[in-house]
Amino acid sequence: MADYKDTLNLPDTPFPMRGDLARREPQMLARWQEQQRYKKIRAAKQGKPVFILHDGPPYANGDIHIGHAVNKILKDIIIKSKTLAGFDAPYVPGWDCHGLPIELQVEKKHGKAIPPAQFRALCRAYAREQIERQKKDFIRLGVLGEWDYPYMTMDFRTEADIIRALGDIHERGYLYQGYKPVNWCLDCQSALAEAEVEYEDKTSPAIDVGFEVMDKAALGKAFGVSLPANAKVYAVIWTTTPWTLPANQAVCVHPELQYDLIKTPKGYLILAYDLATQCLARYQLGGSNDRGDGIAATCKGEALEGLLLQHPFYERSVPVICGGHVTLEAGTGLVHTAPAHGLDDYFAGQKYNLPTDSPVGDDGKFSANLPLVGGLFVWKANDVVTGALQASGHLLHIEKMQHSYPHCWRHKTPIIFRSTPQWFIGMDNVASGGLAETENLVQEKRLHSAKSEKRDGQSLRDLANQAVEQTEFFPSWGRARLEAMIRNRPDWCVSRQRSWGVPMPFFVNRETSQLHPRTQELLEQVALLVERDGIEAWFSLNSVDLLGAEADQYRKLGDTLDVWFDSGTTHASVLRHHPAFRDEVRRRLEQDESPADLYLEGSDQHRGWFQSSLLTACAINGRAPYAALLTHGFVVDGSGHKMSKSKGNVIAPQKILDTLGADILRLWVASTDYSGELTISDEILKRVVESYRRIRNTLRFLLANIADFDPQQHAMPVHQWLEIDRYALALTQRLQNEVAGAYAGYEFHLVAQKLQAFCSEGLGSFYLDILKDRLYTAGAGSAARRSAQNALYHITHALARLIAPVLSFTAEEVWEVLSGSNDRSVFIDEWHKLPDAQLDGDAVAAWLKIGALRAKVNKQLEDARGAGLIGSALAAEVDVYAAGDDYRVLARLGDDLRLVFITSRATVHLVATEAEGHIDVSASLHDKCERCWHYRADVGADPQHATLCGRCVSNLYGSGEVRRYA
RNA sequence: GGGUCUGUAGCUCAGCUGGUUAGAGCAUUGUGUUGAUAACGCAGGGGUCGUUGGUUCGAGUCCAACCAGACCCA
Repeated sequence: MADYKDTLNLPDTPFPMRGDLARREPQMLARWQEQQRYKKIRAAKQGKPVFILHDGPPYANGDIHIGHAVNKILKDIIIKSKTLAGFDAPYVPGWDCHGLPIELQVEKKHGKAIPPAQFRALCRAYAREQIERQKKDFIRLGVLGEWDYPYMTMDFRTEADIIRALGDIHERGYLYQGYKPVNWCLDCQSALAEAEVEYEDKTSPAIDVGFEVMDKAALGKAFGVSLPANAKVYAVIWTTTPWTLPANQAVCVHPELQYDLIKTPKGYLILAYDLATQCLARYQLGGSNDRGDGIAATCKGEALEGLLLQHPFYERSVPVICGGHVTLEAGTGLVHTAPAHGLDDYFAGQKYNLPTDSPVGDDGKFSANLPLVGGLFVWKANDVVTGALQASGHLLHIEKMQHSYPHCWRHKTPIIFRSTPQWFIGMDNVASGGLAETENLVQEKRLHSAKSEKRDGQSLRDLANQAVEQTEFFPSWGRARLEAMIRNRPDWCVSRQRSWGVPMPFFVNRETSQLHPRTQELLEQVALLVERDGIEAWFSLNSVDLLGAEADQYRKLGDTLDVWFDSGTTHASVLRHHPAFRDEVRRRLEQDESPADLYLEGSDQHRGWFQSSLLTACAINGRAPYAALLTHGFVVDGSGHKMSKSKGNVIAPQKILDTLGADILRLWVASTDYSGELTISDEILKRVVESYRRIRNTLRFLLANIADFDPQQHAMPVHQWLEIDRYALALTQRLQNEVAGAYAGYEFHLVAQKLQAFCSEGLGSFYLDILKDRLYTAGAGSAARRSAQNALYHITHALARLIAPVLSFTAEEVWEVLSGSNDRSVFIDEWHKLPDAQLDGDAVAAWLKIGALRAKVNKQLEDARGAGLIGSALAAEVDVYAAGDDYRVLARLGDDLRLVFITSRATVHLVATEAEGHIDVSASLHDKCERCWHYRADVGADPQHATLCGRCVSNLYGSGEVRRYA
């Protein structure tokens, strides 16, 4: 028995069936790093068209989670597919290094009483540590890139360039100083970040205050009534912060809500329709808002806009304004608006040009010259204000109220909202070179629309809108989202009062609050220092060194930049200077092209990095920093819910890497449609593993059957191949076109799907299944077998590259076997150049039809098997009765037909009509050839080989069988 | 509450501009093979296309509302 088995050409390969990825991938990585593969790939791609994917820097804090993994893997797939498509696609990973979260970590570790310079040094060291941890995991994902020379926003060079970017934006007139309310701790005497605020219960006086309407004619018009000339009318507000009333600048109503004008013993009151009843009850007044009695009239909020009211204790009038933030949850439906003391109020105030400066100083005391409350501490002012209101009859009600109120996390004391001087990048107006009076600039910049020669006086918002228009979006709805956000966003507050950040190295005149006239020049001097010594150079700088005798007249600004400014300007600080990009980027900028081809981040970055990058690039270059934007969704669990520690549904990438391997994680990323949420669960991963096995085993089978194939010796011109081999080649060409196209369109889930389907349908269940007989039983060096190997060789080469961007480890493993060496990466090459299959459309159609008829035959074979007639298909003989095309297509194959059906005999019979078509299956009555297992009449015909069929005898001892089609 | 999205078999995805019995892979069931063997082949079962209305001769495909979920705001 064994005699003849040894005469078969059975598959043979060192490529193992099981990947054992978790264990072997790290070894492969180590070798690749040793071999400096990234460098070699760069060298090989020199001179190819450049594709720049600019990495959005993750924040250097905490270990990577599954979202990081998705992001980096998607980027890597793009870099690699572009590389294989013939681009020079460098990848320089980056990190965002400054900012509050790192400060908090360092404080937690080292305490709070650390001198600033030392504190910054600790922050720098901490960031460095975090980067190393994250980098290790990123590399483990199989991400190919410049890991030895990444960018960090805390690189001295980058810090300097961030300052230069600020200078550019200032020079072009987009930067201005204004006021904005921030969380202010009276004990710290400093601003607090959102993360430093905690909410506790606090008891406050809740008061209802009437603002007297000044213009009764206008009021009458709004409500459509006429009132007695001596009538007193009050717009009633409710507040729990009486001390903010000195800063009151308006009363805000909701434009869509209904407001009633109600006659009461205390005069007419304006109250929201829905709240009037409970308000009147609270004031113990007889009026009612039931239709009838006290109601004088009713109107929509928008009708009241612009109505002037008398401030309850100052000699000034304040307008009624409209705002969407007004709710009916509590109060009167009319909201006391102090732009200096609330964010809603501030934005509303911006819309109506209301003053935003705060009457409250750093120490929590009112300015000394302010009437009524001058010099008072804010909490003290509550009593004074309510007392005055009581006395003048404006107070309708007062009670104690317990509510949730922000507190300082350090002092556990209540904080206040207080406007402070801050720096902004203006969205709507172009100022005149940053030298304007800072105090009144908010107002002024609205009056004077200074021209910037290059931009034709367009606002940053206009420029951003145009830039969005010119940007390509994947998926397309990203455009609508970004547009909506740019339309609605307020000016960008870029200043922070923190330690660990890039400084805003400005000198402000102590008298005039203006910037130094030589600001640009000074900025460059500072940048040079920072380039040498890092941001510490500014903080430790003595003003005299730069300003000389003038130093006394100027205040050295201690503010730092919002970290979003750091990352938002990397198109300038990194792309223009990193050696991997700078030549190409400078060329592009000269030709007014975007420096980067693509930015790719999660959908939250429409508000974050996509926008900060867009705004700074528009301010500096007048155009978007990217030609295209790609967005991916967030990772959620199997039931579509977000992951959280408390829910216990978090899946850590590290765990997947350590158990299943990076290629599994990568395949999961690729096979999920990232335009929505990406779902992950144990079941999903299990399915991915199955899918991986299919692809891996197909490759293994391919490799195993071309182990003895040497293209140098055995290559045949395509026209000499059997037709089915050419058909397989044509299928492969089609697959490659589709898959390469899917990569180019960033549709990786289609890549995964098509590869999988190709391995299963095209190859596994058809071509390879049919091929086995020929590969195994034909003469090792016969034309029939070599024809098949020619096809398999090209299929393997094509497939290895097509999977490589996703299954990078597996592809390189295939590559090793294929090339017989382990020092050349698959990414040195490009998509495989397949020879022309030289098949006309008719032949392809014929093979499709053959496939369909084969399915029908299989069905009959299965029935026969079920009936116990046969076991193996080779035990069967088939008679196909077919008409027309079906007949022609099958008859053409001649005796090769049985090899396509994998039966021992297959005969076609012509019938007149399709209706007569049928398939008969019968068990073969012949003996089984010991070698090829076909049941043939000529088994034993050669007495010397009594157990062999004629075909095997010929293949072993004669001239070999002849095949034409399969 | 607002903006931008998503919802097709157990899982991952196809389904172009609305038009015959909604497809694929994996899983599952049965089965063959033991010369891809912790693999491979063959056949089968499985879907009220989130829900409810509407437009249309006809809707998974268009419109509206609702439900569930995601991101960003408030």
